[in-house]
Amino acid sequence: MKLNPQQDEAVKYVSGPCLVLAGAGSGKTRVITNKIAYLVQQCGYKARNIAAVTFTNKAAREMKERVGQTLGKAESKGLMVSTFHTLGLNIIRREYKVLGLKAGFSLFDDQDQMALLKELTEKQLDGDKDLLRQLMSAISNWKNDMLTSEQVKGRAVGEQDQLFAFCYEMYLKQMKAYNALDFDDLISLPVLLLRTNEDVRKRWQGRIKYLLVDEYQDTNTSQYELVKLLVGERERLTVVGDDDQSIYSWRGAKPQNLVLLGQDYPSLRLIKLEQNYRSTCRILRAANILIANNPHVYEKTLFSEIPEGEPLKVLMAKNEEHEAERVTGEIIAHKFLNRTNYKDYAILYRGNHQSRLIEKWLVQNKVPYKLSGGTSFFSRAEIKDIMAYLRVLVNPDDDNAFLRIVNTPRREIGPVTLEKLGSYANMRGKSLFAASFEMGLEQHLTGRGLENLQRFTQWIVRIADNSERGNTVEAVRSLVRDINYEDWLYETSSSAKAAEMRMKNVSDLYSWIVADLEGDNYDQEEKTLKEVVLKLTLRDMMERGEEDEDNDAVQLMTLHASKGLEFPYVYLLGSEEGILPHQTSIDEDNVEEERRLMYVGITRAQKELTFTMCKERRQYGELIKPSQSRFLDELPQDDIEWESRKKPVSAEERMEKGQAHIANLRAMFKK
DNA sequence: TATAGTGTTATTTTT
DNA sequence: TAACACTATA
Repeated sequence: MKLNPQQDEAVKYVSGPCLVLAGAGSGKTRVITNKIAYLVQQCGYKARNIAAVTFTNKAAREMKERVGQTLGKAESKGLMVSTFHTLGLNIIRREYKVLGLKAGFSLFDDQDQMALLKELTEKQLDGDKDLLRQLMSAISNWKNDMLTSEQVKGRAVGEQDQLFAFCYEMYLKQMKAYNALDFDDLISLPVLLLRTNEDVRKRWQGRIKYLLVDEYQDTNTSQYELVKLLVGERERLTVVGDDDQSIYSWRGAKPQNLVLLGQDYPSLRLIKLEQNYRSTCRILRAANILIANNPHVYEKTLFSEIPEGEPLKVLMAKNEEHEAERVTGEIIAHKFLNRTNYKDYAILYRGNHQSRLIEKWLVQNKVPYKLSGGTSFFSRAEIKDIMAYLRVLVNPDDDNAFLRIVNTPRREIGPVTLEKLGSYANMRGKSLFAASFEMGLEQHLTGRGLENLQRFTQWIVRIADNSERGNTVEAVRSLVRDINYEDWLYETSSSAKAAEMRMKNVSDLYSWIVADLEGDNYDQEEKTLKEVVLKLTLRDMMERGEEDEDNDAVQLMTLHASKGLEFPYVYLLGSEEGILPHQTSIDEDNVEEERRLMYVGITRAQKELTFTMCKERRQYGELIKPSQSRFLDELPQDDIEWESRKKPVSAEERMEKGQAHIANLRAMFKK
């Protein structure tokens, strides 16, 4: 397919900074991939001098693959397509000494971070979960705004401000002691480095001669700063974004960066992609009219050449049980009538808990479904355990990881021993691991405890030594064998089946590592455990190639998770005041972002879109009668079919038909 | 170490 | 209300 004039312009404008305002479904990924190809083939750029930055690993992988298809492997060699965080990590990895880090630093994910903060602030915050969460997001914001603990202290006004500032200082100190970084550091440290060190800045500006940024509206302050520093005076930059799809401001994203861009780069060329290749006119019209209620910096109106299509539907359900029943029935009937696949349907909702009832009904009616989100692979206990072992091998001073594994499996190193070790380590300003070798420890710990502990730490020294040499995967395998982890799983799991599943996860981890090492994701001899552990924490591994058989499933996910995806038929649950403009957003007067969320949901649909709402809903134990979402009122009413409860009988009939049809199909397949 | 009982909390979560 | 984490108890 040929590019349209605007896409073409966006691809070929390379002489200055360029902002591509890409509406939903307007082919922005095509523009980015074609532009990379254009830069290499027509403008004489080497692939290794081009970097493209995305927010998710998935997006990065997809883009890499598509560029590979257009350019070929040879020509795209060295091209940097990664997330912001991976890019930051790469910079840190090469410059860590300047930053005062030791080799083999640890990377803390949110859970590690939370655990550390909890431990650190037990006295100050008294285990108040809410405060703890506030503190964590405050720290994240401070790092995003590049504030040191001194600066934060200086600004603190209230009592709580000062307390938080104190906690921040402690946190930074402790992370330093652990030789550990958190996710925010992966951006802010490179920024700091590039700001202050001219050599390093020159080196990276020379390395990255053209930079492309995807989903630019989701950048936060430090990410944009990183972009500016990498781009430098040359201003060879293309960013792609859509302010109407900014739904992560609660995570620090600053959609205002779109405006700042125009100020920082006066020669900025603005290109709008307004043709939508995804949705019917009716769907698009609804989306346009809805989002017109939000203020805009850059006006844009999407249009589509796809025919009008079906009107949008609103299903009114009696209560949430009925809502789930109706949606399930609708899907079964629709599939039967239109001979579609399950995977053509998506059910979207505001909050994760909304999936429960739907799941129940889908299961009852034997409709296969795939739930995105929930506990991810990497937050499973068994994976965290193994990861903690690997982290300790790479960085024994990582007390967090050390504590997780010291008595898992059982080594008779109980709380008492650890308590004494902890206070001794604290006194000497050493990590737990390092403290276990100190002579003075014997005055605090004796007998069995000391013996067990030292046996453990000496074992670590031995294994760590081995794992640095030789085959990385083999090192992981033999580690798991060494600690009898499988036995431990069988001992502690509620059933043999559960243990099996957990062990399967562990072996999935191996195959993940194997696949990743075999791919060309590593520079020559960088296939060390260190690198693997970092990549694992960033979840930046190759996709696992399984699950193609049971792929035909209805997609269930939150509206947030649906961004960037598209589905022929979309069901949008709970279009009610209090849910879709969420109550807290109403209270905090932030309905605009909720409207964008609705907008994202609507623009996911290609052919048909159905909203649902309940007359009654149970919330925190009490029955409430929600009113319909204000967003429904904002939609063009001519394009909407309000289905009250006029023909529930026919819906049930259709559902029965659908089930009969499925039974037929099943019978046929069995033969 | 499993279990029953109690308490807590209810928005989204790219890395 | 319901789901979950935590803890008291045998």
